[in-house]
Amino acid sequence: MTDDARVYPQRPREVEPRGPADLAAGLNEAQARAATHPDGPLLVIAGAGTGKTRTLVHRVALLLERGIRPERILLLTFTRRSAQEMLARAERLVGSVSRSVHGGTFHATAHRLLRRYGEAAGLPAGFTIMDQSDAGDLMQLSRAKLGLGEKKKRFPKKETLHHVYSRHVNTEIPVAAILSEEYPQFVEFEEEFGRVFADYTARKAERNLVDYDDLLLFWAMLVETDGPLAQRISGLYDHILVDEYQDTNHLQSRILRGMCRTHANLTVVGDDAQSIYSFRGATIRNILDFPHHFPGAAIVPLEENYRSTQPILDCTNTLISRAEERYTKNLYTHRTGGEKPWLVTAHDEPAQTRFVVDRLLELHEEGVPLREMAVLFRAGYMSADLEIELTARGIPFEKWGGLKFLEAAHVKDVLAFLRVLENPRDDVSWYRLLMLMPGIGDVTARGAIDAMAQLAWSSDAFGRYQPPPRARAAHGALVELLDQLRAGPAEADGLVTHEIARVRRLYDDILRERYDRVEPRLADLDQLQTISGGYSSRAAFLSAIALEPPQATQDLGFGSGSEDDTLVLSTAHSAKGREWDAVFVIWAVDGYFPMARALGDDEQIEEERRLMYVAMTRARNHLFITYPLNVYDTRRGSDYSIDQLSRFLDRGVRETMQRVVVDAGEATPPAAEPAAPPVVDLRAMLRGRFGA
DNA sequence: TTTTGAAGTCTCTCC
DNA sequence: GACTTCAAAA
Repeated sequence: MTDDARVYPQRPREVEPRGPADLAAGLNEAQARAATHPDGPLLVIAGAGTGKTRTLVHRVALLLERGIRPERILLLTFTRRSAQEMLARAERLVGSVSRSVHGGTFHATAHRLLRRYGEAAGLPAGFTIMDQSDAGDLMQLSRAKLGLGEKKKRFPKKETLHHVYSRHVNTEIPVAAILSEEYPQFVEFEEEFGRVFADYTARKAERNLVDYDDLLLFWAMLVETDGPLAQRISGLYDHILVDEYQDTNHLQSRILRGMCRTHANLTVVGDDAQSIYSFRGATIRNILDFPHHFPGAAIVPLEENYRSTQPILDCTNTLISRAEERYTKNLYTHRTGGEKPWLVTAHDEPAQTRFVVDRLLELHEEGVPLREMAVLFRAGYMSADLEIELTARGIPFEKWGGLKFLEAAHVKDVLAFLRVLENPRDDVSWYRLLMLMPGIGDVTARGAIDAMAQLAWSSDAFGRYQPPPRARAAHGALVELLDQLRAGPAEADGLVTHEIARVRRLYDDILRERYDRVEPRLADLDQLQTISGGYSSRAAFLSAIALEPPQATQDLGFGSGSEDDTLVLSTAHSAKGREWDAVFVIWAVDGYFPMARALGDDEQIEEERRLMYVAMTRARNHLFITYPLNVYDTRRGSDYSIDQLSRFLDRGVRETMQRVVVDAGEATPPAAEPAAPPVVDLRAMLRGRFGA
């Protein structure tokens, strides 16, 4: 066994196409049982790092070997990236035939099916997908129209309305129950919620808009009805495989049952200990009830961990043993040796940042590439200080997670131009873009939209609208721009990039006028253009960007494309399914991880614990948990407050770790632990090694 | 009616 | 610290 094989045990020798016997040979007994399982329902309970992906990939490969046609296999994953990765690995096993396997997220697959079959079910072609904030804006229109929220005391805001709506759709929990559970202060508004939702639904239909939840809902409805269309769709696939099953919700479970009406060839893989998406309606009931929904299901647990060293596993096993699990797993490994995870107390945030940077540079010097290291945190903003320091030191990194880019006002502005071209009835986008124009405010914008509605949204409606004198210039410029874009081809190489460039000739000046921090915003628009490069039609671009938002700044062609050795900064959520040689988990502070707002009820705290578990189990050889002892609290005025270590790192967990204090000189010493482990001043050790 | 300035409101995770 | 909402001035 080479060094490489020891460090990267998950990267097996997948090289050339081989026969079925060979395909199973590289797997352990449990993995092979799952991969070679014949037809019928199969539940794989796969603990962290147990070769779940490898098993799925081999199962796909073996199905293909058996002669199942690739386009009759559907592989549902959590991100586009993991679908691509799995199919690429399958290709190394069985060759290019695997390229025809259908793979993607539930939402992307729903989108594909609805574009193809939606019209037959009464969903007009050419619908536009709304993202979360679009849906919120539309909800706001309904709210305003019904005269709610004016004067009435504390009527819920649009985000809350949308959250309740989405939760109801995804979980089928009655609105009243959601309110009393999550928003007891709004229980009295139950009837109003219902009216807003009815209006919201009608608005979507009028405008031919579809939100994320609709994608799933329509898919479920399509396969649950009786009739030839449902038969056709549920007959599209002979085998369906689902990754990360613990993070699917009730609606998705309905979809799967609908898709498996004529067969039960459904393989689901999941780990109840890693369920971290309940805010999206995910429920581990799907895993627990799987044998009930699919009688005769085989259950295969994968318990041998190939990823982490024994000391890391000792730590994470202890952490998760505090949780209630239904499918108990005892993860073990043959990877003995290695150091205990570090628990690092830093004086404050800058000290924490210095520790992370110093230590990762040290590891880098020892030969660990940057791309084999990651820094994980609970929420996107927690890496701000670190990002500044990394930039200052010239260390390349990419940041995963968060949809900030698409949510940025200026990006949404530019997209609004494209969206009204694509869907003239999209009045949310019309309103947004009209409000941008000098001389046009709320009243004028609404007037223009009303006028267009009168003309049934015909393409020349905006040109025929008579603006007030003040708005003449803006109106003229806009008409000219839209006419020009409409006159262009509907499809051409680089079309979208060209259109964005044309929009920017008008928009960039507006941006400069309206926003501060102009330079980075203009850079964002450059990146938007770069992303659009691969699309030859607006419709494809707008759908793709809503369903598969760029995951990292790196995806946007940020920085140098030549840099292939980059550090990863990621939210714990976005790190799911990935692994690195060295992992830093920062801000392990009560109130940050777990987050303060999740402390309300036990279930949320348990989910935070699982999230911490997910973060820590990403590590192969080195794991560092850090927390700053003092935090400068801007809300409370000007005082430092003393942090409490995350409650998940209780005494038993700490016993599996080694404690380290950074900058002890200035710090309040950490809560005295009996038999304190050796204290090391890392800064002293590293001083002068990497510059100040 | 539009624009501008100031107070006020949250703070997350993602398809 | 960033964004929304509200109130007053142009």
